[in-house]
Amino acid sequence: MPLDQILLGDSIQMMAGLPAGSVDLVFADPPYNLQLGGELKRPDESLVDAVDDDWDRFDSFATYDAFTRAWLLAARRALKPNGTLFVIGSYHNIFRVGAMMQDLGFWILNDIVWRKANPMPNFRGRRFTNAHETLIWAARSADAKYTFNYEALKAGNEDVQVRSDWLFPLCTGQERLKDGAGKKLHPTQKPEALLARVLLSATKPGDVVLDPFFGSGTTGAVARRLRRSFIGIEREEAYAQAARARIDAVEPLPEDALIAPPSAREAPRVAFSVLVERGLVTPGAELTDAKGRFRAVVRADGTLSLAGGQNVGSIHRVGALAQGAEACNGWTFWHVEEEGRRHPIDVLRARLRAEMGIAAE
Amino acid sequence: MPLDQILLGDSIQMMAGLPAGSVDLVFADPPYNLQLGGELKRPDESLVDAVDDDWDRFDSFATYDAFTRAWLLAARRALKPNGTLFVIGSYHNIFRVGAMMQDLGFWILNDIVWRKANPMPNFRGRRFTNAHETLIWAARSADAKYTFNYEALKAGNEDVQVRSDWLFPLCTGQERLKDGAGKKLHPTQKPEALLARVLLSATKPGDVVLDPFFGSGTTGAVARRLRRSFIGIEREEAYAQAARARIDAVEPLPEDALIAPPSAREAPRVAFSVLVERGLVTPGAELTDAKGRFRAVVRADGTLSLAGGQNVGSIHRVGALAQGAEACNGWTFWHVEEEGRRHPIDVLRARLRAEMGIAAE
DNA sequence: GCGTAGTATGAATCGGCCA
DNA sequence: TTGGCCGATTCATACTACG
Repeated sequence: MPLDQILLGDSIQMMAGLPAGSVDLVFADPPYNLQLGGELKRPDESLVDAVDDDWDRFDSFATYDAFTRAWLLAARRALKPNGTLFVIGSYHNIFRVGAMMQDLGFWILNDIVWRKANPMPNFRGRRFTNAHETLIWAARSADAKYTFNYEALKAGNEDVQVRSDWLFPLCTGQERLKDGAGKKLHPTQKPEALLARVLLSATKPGDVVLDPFFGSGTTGAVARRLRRSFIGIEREEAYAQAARARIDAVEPLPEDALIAPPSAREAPRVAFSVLVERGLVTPGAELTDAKGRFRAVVRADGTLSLAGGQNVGSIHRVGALAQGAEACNGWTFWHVEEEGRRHPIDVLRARLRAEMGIAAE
Repeated sequence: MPLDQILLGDSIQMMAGLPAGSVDLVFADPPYNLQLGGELKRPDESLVDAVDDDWDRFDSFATYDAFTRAWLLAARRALKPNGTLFVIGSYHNIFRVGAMMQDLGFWILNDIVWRKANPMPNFRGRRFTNAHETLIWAARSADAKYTFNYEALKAGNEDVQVRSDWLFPLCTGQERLKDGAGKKLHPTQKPEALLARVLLSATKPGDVVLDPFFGSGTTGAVARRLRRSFIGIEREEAYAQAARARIDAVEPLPEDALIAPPSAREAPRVAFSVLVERGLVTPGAELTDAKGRFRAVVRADGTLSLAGGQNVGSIHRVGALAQGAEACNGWTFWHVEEEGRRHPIDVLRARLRAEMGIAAE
């Protein structure tokens, strides 16, 4: 595995050389300018002739589709079963890419809109200002258990879920790489903030990120800063050299600035019976719901028995029965009274987890 | 030409019965092919009323593609040479529709994002909130001389060009048609504001607008109000009848009042993570309260980690935890030191808002 | 009539683990 | 592979009920 390296060569060929099922995330910013035939090559590296009649236009789409299919298949092979793929594009190419992804079995999780804070105006006044680009986020298959750092994203967003429309400025100023003459080095350099949002959303520290159209190396620079590994593939040596220098200058963030906060989903399971065993709840104690309308008694084995009936079962089952609901989270439904105030029993579980955490150290 | 009428029947067949080259604009809201799984419940156990109608069920992508190809061809035939087409969809279908449009020779002018002001949340926390839908605007061919009311749109938008991302609320409240039992009549009724923006952008008064998936008749109602003619095609008689009554109740606007209203502006909510992404705060930096008694470290994802513990969360939650309070405004509680002086992080937010300026919408 | 609290709802591809 | 059970999860708006 060529970790933290830039591979010089054709994307499809180089991806074929990687071990199958080895990559956690693919970020792809493929070429999309269908008008410039000279920029577009077939999978076999042959040049597509510039064309202008109907049949040739069809030929152009077909060629682009073949190219898209080939690199998507190679990326799919390189991905771990639970890995995900981001592709960015504009209306010129994104519809073809998205349809091909569906055809190949990728499972779309979101389409995401990068709203440009400072887009280029439409000078001719013949269309709406083209003020966004589209990202497609997809899992390798419909049943994949993909990474999504939901809690961390929400906590960093005023405690509200992050939406599918993201606002970022273009990559300009100091961040924009320049060549020797002071001109922009790469025509489509993406802002680091956009890549940071992508990597923080769908990877963990240490994960491997593959970028088959590496360009000026934004993916690598952000990966290094966020302590992810990267594999970059770039055909043009000038871009690869500039990217290498750029990435080497990046200082990784301190590790403790990156460890994901413990999420409720990943927290170690604590059974209600353990609370009883440890004495945080006494057998025979009475639990109520938040408003005191339903009551249940704690039994020594960690089950509950519903007051006024002979129903016995788990905190969840009995909570559901009490309400006549199909399901219920007993941890938040049932409350215990301490010093005249009602707390959800989840508070007791948190207390026990804290104790256990300290003991484990 | 059946002007200002609702044709009862199949879209493709009825479009075939229209004169070729007779329509100025097609607005199409085809089935999205949602492919929903089982039931989805909100955290409060209430059931989400999903779109599970027969008309949205397709066996396979191939079936959906064949359907899409057929109606697009019929619409293309009905369009005048200089007419344009709007299609609305979600990530489930829009990529297939867009690719097919390109294959059939349509020339895409813009893709447009309808940003929903009040989208339904992602209840399970497994994806980004699906907060937008996509419209594709295309001319019949690349050399068409299409209608685009650039000056009027700009004048109605505080004299700046209208962007490709539009912000509108969902169709709810009084505007939403109800059946006899007070339930929503149609599962996917679109807001009139969205259709008004479409018609004001790409048609002149008196133009003919064809909607082959008429549903509750939003296109017809807005067309009548804006003094455009419409042709609606709808398969279900109940929808057609309700649409007829709805449209008959519309009073056309005075002829001299047909300029687009200015779009509502929204104070941008700036998340703390954006300050980190933009580099106004560095991951690893230390924040304190005003008196320096509590300390916390900034993490790369925009969360804080409280010094002396493993508590991690939003600036607000961690501020509350530090004080043992129930709630806390992190923006005013946490301070950053610059040149020997402490400022609330709200000062940084104000700085960023000033930079972002107009773009936030 | 006004303010507040509570309820309803919107195009949704919305688990994981173990037996 | 399947079934059962644990237990995690929501934002903006509009409307109704009530004092």
